Amino acid sequence: MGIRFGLCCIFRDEPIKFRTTTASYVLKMDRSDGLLKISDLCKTNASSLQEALQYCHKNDINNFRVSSNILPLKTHPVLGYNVEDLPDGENIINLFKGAGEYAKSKNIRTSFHPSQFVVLNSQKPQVVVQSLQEIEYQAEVAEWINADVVNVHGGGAYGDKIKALSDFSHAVDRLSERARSKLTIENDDKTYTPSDVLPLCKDLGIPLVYDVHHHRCNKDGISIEQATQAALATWNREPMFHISSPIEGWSGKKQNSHHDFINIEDFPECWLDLNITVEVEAKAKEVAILQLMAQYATIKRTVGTTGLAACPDVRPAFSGLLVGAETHL
DNA sequence: AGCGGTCAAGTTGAT
DNA sequence: ATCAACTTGACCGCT
Repeated sequence: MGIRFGLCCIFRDEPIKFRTTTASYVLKMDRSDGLLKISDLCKTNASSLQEALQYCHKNDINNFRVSSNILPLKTHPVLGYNVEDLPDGENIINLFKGAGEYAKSKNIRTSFHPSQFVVLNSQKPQVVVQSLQEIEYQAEVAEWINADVVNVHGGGAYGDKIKALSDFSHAVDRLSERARSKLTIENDDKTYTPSDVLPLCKDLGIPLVYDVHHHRCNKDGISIEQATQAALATWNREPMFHISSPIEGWSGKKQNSHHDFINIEDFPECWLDLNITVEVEAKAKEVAILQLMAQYATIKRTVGTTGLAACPDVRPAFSGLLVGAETHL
């Protein structure tokens, strides 16, 4: 119960690394050497995933987002491959399934977030094909590790958001059930607000990953409280939201750039008592999560017993409670 | 061992 | 027209 905090992809201080390669390097090798190298990286990454999950469990971080590069070059137009066809491919799959069993046994949720190149409503058919492939790949790994979220953005607007969202919906129809059942959509910082995508979420039965930082950058007239409630209603499983803070504060210029840490002032008060996953998009990674979790615990301990959370203007009140917690790292 | 150039991919908005 | 920003800087060849 309470909030499940999520770490995104990598670590800052903890020596757990995921590896990748470049297409230009692999293309210089002959095919079998290339596949051997990729197989090696996949195996290393499966082990790193296991270590990452163990670290998360030990530190009470109960959600981990898996990097899109966990299987390097998986859907590259020339170098793309089936894992079954890699040297030691069965073993790679079993390593992932083992990590999935571990995650399940420790109640660690896992998730995916395909990169900016995945655009389901692109006006270029080949981009849509590549995007579908990428989502299918991540859904396959998701199945191995028991992940229940593959989260994408709405894509481009192309001057007509309504048409673009309709194109998005047609592309979703082309996904397998395995991929579609995990698909979620997130409001973004430039184009699609929560209000833009909520109708689509309802129509398609796709949950909204509500990113409150993006909502603050890309407003639509509804409040954080309203967006939170509407987003909660789209979920048929534990809701997932995103939090981050602007690198130079809200008075700075680059409001959509992420800070190293989360400013507790940016944490929506109306999330405090929800049972949700909050993925923490902060450059200091696990260090930022540990700090945020300590602050959250302090607020819950203090506010939770006095009922202050119900008070409309609790913000200044709980800032004062955090003097000790903020500096403890 | 450390450094700099490079890396598959899309779209938008700031400069 | 170029560039940074977005989910995450890491890899590789050279010194």
